[in-house]
Amino acid sequence: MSETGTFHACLRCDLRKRSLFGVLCDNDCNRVDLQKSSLRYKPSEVIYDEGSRPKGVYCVSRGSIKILKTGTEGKEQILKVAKAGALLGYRNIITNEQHANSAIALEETELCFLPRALFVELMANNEDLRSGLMREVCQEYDELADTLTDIAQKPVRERTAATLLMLMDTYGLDSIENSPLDINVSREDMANMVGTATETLIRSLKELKKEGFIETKGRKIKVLNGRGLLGLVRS
Amino acid sequence: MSETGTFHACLRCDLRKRSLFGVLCDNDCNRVDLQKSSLRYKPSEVIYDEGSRPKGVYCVSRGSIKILKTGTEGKEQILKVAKAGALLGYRNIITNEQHANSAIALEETELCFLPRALFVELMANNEDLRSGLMREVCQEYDELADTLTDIAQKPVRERTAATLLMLMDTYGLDSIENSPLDINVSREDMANMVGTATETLIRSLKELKKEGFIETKGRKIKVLNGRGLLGLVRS
DNA sequence: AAATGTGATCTAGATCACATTT
DNA sequence: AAATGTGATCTAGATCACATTT
Repeated sequence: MSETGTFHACLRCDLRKRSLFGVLCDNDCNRVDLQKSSLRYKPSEVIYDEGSRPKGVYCVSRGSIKILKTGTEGKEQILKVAKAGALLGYRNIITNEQHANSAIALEETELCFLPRALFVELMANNEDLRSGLMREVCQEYDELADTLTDIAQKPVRERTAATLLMLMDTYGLDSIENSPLDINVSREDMANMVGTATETLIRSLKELKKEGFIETKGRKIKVLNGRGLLGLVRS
Repeated sequence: MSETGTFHACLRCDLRKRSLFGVLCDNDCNRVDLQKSSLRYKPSEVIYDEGSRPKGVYCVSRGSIKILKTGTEGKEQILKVAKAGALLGYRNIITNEQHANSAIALEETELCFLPRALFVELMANNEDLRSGLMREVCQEYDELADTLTDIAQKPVRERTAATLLMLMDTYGLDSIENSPLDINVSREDMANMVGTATETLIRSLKELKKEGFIETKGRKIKVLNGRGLLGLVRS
């Protein structure tokens, strides 16, 4: 992890409007600018670790991050993938507990770090921020409940299809048809998203490839028939 | 579902202090008393249904309720069991969506129903209520993430042990040692908590019984060695 | 009659041991 | 050297078909 050299003012951040910090007023933004640091992480660098005390919140400006729990024998269970615009690490500031999960960069990632005290102060003074966070956590709860039900009940093949669609969305591959050749996540990470063994994930991808839903070039995956994958997920 | 005959004033409800509504002032309580209805549900009666529009919130005063999603081919995935003191059904009022899960009584259950508009008004006027709810949702998110990781990674035997401990806690069977003969949930419901087939759950219980962790009498289960079960869960 | 339980059988997915590719 | 991929084998748990209990 290192400081990014350049300074990006909150007020001129075009991601802000699409994030939970969209509600900050000019004055709030200035306060954030004074206290934040802009950090850069390399792939697989740890942003925060399960069990540690939350030091602040992280506002993602570029890249992608896996949010995960470490389960049996160190196997990761990836709960979600955060991308630009996401706010991370605030949940256990609110519960006043240690981090219940870890955040690790999937690719080169930049984010702004806000110290805990500043975040607490912003929350205290901004009802819009509080209600935005509230809505966000509620939505994330429902998403997690969906994932849990899928893992408990759906076969690997369908969960693999769902994960591919999630990744397409995360990496912004335009429409559901005809995405560029760009899903570039390790097979192990993908297996930990699906909740299966790496070998099983690889076989599942091979099957989807044989059936023409996807194409692979090395580790890169191109989705050829997103609508078809969606059909598998819905079944 | 039927009205309970008797009227219980919020101010005199001794559960209130231990619930999210503990923060309501006398005036709030009076407003609630004017608009709430006290309802009684029989076992397996539906309190609200996945996909329906939230009509209000439910404050549980007696009994227990399963919160579940209906997955593949109608198989239930039980996300949690709510007991007296719990507040249900508010999450999708906040997200302004349809209910993302269903609530079904596990036994004879009583609760107070507050219409949506009243709940929204209480939230709007009471910062303590808002922050209590916020903390609650954050905690529930973390609990669900734990459950998800267990389902993805732990064998049925360990998840069965975890479910038994959860049920002991829910049904208030004093300490971890020597609980009375009182876990009385259908094998099917228990299987849907563990996330397995009913036959598999039954075999799993049989094994735990053979090993002396539990004792059964008909469908009732008595935990003989809670500490031992905890050991299984931790492994 | 519905829930619980059992036995027999099947299979999806895990695991292990390597080969191949990046 | 680490990630990807493959083949062989194993096994936990699902499924099916009933018997037994409440």
